[in-house]
Amino acid sequence: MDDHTDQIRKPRADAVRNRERVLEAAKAVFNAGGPEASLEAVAKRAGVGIGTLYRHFPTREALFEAVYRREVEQLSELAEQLKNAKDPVAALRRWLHSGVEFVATKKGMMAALALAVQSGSELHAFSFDRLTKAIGSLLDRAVAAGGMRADISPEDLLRAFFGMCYVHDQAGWQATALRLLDVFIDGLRVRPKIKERAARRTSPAAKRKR
Amino acid sequence: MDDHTDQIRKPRADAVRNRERVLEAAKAVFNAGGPEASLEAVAKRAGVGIGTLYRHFPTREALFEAVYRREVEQLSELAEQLKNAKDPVAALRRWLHSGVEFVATKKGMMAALALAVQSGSELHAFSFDRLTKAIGSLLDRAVAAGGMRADISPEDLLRAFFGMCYVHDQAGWQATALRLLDVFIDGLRVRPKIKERAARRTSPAAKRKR
DNA sequence: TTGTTAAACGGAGGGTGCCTCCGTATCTTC
DNA sequence: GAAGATACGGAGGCACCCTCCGTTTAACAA
Repeated sequence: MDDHTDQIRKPRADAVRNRERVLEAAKAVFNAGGPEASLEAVAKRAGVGIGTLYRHFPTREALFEAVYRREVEQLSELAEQLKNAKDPVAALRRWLHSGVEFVATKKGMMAALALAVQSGSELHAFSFDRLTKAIGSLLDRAVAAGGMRADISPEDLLRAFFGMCYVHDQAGWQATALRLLDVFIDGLRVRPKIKERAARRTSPAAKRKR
Repeated sequence: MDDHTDQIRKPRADAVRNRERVLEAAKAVFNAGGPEASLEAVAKRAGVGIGTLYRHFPTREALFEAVYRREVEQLSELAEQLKNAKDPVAALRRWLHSGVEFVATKKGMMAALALAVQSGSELHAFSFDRLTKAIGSLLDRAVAAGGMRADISPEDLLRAFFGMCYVHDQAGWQATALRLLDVFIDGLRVRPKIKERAARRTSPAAKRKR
């Protein structure tokens, strides 16, 4: 039981191709039909057997993660950029708002985030780590700058964000989500100087209906 | 096509009995196994055929509403009582905290609330109206007392509440939810006097882990 | 009581989706 | 080209959803 250098074979061409096809199909199907969409539909669309799909992505979650990995990364990179903004609280706000944008665009995104948020069990999804770190960095800066209370964890904030977006398929939910997030951020703020606050007031805020 | 006084027959005894049984069984099953639990399991537990279950509750949602109606009413009544509290902001906070309690106790409650929150389509569930009104009354008083900004609707708040409870099956979620709700309420407050705020600081707040 | 009839029962059955398993096909390597 | 590893695909078993309709049963009248 030695000798044969464990050289790895080149991965099979068809396998690579099929994986890609499935991913493509899944993206299309999820973005359109929501997260309930059947995996068999995905397989059919990809032109592969259901068995192949399951071999590449053993669970629905795995497929979700793969499909929305790029999006999560984008969101994460955005946080990276915003880290250099001069007003860290505003940066956090902008990041959250972008998150809403993402959810609005990608119909299956919420399901993907749900995984991250629940972070059920051991696997501790890629998305969870990534997003937690992203938020954490923004949060830390805001706290360090003295603009924000320190007793909320990135995980908490992620959950809150997710929660506010929950109703992502109701008409007008975006405005609601943005408003709720703004309120939340206000709650996070260490009491600001009056002027500063008044200034900020002018921009966001949506007019209330009733 | 006249004459026969449309006297209504007394409802059949077995129908009444079965309805009750199903409700009972559903309560048990949902509270234990969560909202995913199969309706067939409910039927079996109730000792009735699946057809009977469907006749009484044509949709899963209908059954949910029926099962959690009492809970929603309790929550709603609590709001009624709290209306007389002297500090309306604190009253709102207490109500929300009670909500968390409810969710913690009843395993299917979140699913029931989900219905209310989504309020998908026309039916505009009983729960939605009831909870919206409950929150509305508390909110209005707080706003009227000058303690709270006026641009958040009861619906919004309900959604936010729901969102904060979303992770209701993770260890320690309750503490998180309470903390998040507190932050949110802080965000809702019209900027308070300093003393007041400092005083409140002492009680709630959970220590942050990291 | 007994008969009539509307109301309710129950579960078979058709549909869909999940996931596994394994005989077959295809690719890589020598 | 042959061998062996790897991947394919879809049949099949399972669970659940929901509908439909022949059978049963309770309410009412005679």
